[in-house]
This record gives sequence, C-alpha cells and structure tokens, in this order.
Amino acid sequence: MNNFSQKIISWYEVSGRKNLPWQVEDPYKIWISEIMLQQTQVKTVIPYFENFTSKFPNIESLAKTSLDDVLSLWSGLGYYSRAKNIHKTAIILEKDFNCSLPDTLEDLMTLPGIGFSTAGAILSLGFKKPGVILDGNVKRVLLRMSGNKSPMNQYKTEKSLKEFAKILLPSTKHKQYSQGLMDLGAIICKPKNPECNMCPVVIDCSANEKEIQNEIPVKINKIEKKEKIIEWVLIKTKTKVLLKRNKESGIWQNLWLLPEKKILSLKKITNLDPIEEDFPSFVHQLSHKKLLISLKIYTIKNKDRLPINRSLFNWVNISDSVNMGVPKPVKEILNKI
DNA sequence: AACTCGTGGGC
DNA sequence: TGCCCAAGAGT
Repeated sequence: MNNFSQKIISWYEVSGRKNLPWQVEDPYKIWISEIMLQQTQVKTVIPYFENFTSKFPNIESLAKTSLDDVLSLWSGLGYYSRAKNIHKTAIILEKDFNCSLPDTLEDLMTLPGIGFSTAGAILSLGFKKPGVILDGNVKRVLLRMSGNKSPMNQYKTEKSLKEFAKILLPSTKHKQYSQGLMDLGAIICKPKNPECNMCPVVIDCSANEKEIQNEIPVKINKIEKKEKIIEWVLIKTKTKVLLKRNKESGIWQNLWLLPEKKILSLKKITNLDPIEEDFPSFVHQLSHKKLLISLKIYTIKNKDRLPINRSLFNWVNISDSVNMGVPKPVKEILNKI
C-alpha cells in the first residue's frame, strides 16, 4: 500500500466520521445517502434521509411506490431529477438485479443518477471494494496536494483528477480510505482557511510547501443570474386548491405547481364571481436564476364550473397539498393560505 | 465540454 | 447582507 493512502487511513481511524446515519452495512442506504448528498450538505440531508429510509426501507418498497410518493419525500431538498432517477433505478434493480445493487463500476454507472463518483462511493463504502470518490472535498484535497491551479470546474481538469485519484487508491481498507479522504477535505482541508497544521499529509502537499493553499482550487465561469418573472394563480374553494403538474423540462420537473396566470382565462374565472385577495410578491433565489414570483388568489364557490384539463390539473385538499411533491416557494404559499 | 439542474449552511 | 459552495449527474 502506498504511503499516502496509509496516512489517510490512519488519520481516519482516529479523526474521521463514523456515526453518520448512513454508515451502516447496507448498500441500499448508502446508495440513497449518496444521491441525497450530491451537491447537498450533510446537515441538510440527515432529516430527509431518516424520513426517506423509514418510509422506504429497501429497494422493493421503493420500486413499488409511485413517483409522486418519492417526490413528496424529496420536496424541499432540491435537484428533483435525483428523485426521479432514484425511483427509476429502484425499478431497474428489482427487474434486472434481483432487488440488490450491483458491485461493479460498469453496472453501477448504467443506473440513472449514478455517475463515476457515486458509483465509487457505493463500491468503497457499501461493498468495501476499490472505488474512487471524486466529490468536491476530494478534488480540493488532490488539487492542493499537487499544487494544481487549473480550474476545478473544467472538464479537462476533472479528467486528470480522475486518473490521479485512481493511482492513489490503496490495496486494502477501501472504505476507510474513501471516507477518510472525504473527511480530510471536510474537516481539515476546508475551502477556506485549511488547518494544515492538523493535516496528516501536509508533508506531501505542494500547496502548503508553496503557501498557496488559499489560492487553490481555482474556479472559472461565474455565470450571472438571469431574472425570470413567474405569475401564478391560486384558485381555491373552502377546502381544496388547484394544482398543476409541471412539464418535464427546466426546473421543478414533474413537481406540482400553481397554475400560471396566462394559462387560465381570467375572463372565465371572473364569470365565476371570484373573491380576489392580494398576496405579496416575493423573490425566490436559485443557484443560477432569480425568480420574481407574483400571485393572485381566487376563491370560488363551485370548482366544478371551472373547465380544466383533468390530466394536468388536480384539486387537492389544502391540508394535503403541503405534503405533495411541491417546490419550496409553492410549499410556502400553501402554508400561508 | 459547458450548461442546467434547488436549497440551505456558514461566514 | 450577499456570496460561495455543498458526498455531482445528465445532456
């Protein structure tokens, strides 16, 4: 075993994380956690993970449920294609893999939502086999180790990092090594102000030697946020509210949203003698967009007089609506009416 | 291969 | 406060 990985493993035994909810002998739970943890912090994931695995404790239960049930548990977590992919994969696992996760990189990467890094995590953490994790933590550690100032979020750099990470793999203790390398990034080799004096591999670190830790990693392509105006209508009776299934492109695919103002003919609604209420406009920030959301509320007496497309729209009990697969701003609105 | 996908933590 | 960025993948 190489010297570097040995130091990572020894450091992990003493200082690594060992009591996270998904650190169990169950590839299923490790898979679910890895999907949830994509671009999402540990602290945020924990309650979602507990809730999800308690409702769907295994592949079979997940495969047999509906996408809407999965989306409802995912509501608020973001990156909703993960929920769709996790459901698709469960169905594939039931059909083609005897209700269990495969233990090869090749098979894992055929599954929706599982890329190179997540496959590496499942291999090493779930099956204790050699697998490369290349999350943000590991990329940062490796770039600093090699004093590499090439942009982290660039295809070319990721490709060379992948090769570098493969070379460093130990011959044993793959679980401890993978977890240790991530933990080192999260606890010691932090994005800002890394604690190099605590680092077990500081002697191997080119960035530390050159004192350029805080200049690495380099990132490029700071895209400017585009503003988008969204105009929704909330049409309700005393007990029910009208929701609309979102399209399968752009943000919030397959989720339930409020109908867009332009889609409904306000003239027809006016004829239904609505009671109109004001709702304050608000801003909803995404990582790459700024949504300016305005809302009009209409209370109608007889919902059956409103002509709607039954395949896209759904009248939902207001008390149930907040537990459906809705994005954050819709949930906030529904909680206030 | 650059862009798109959400939301919240932390500073 | 506004900003960076988090156990990335799909296209």
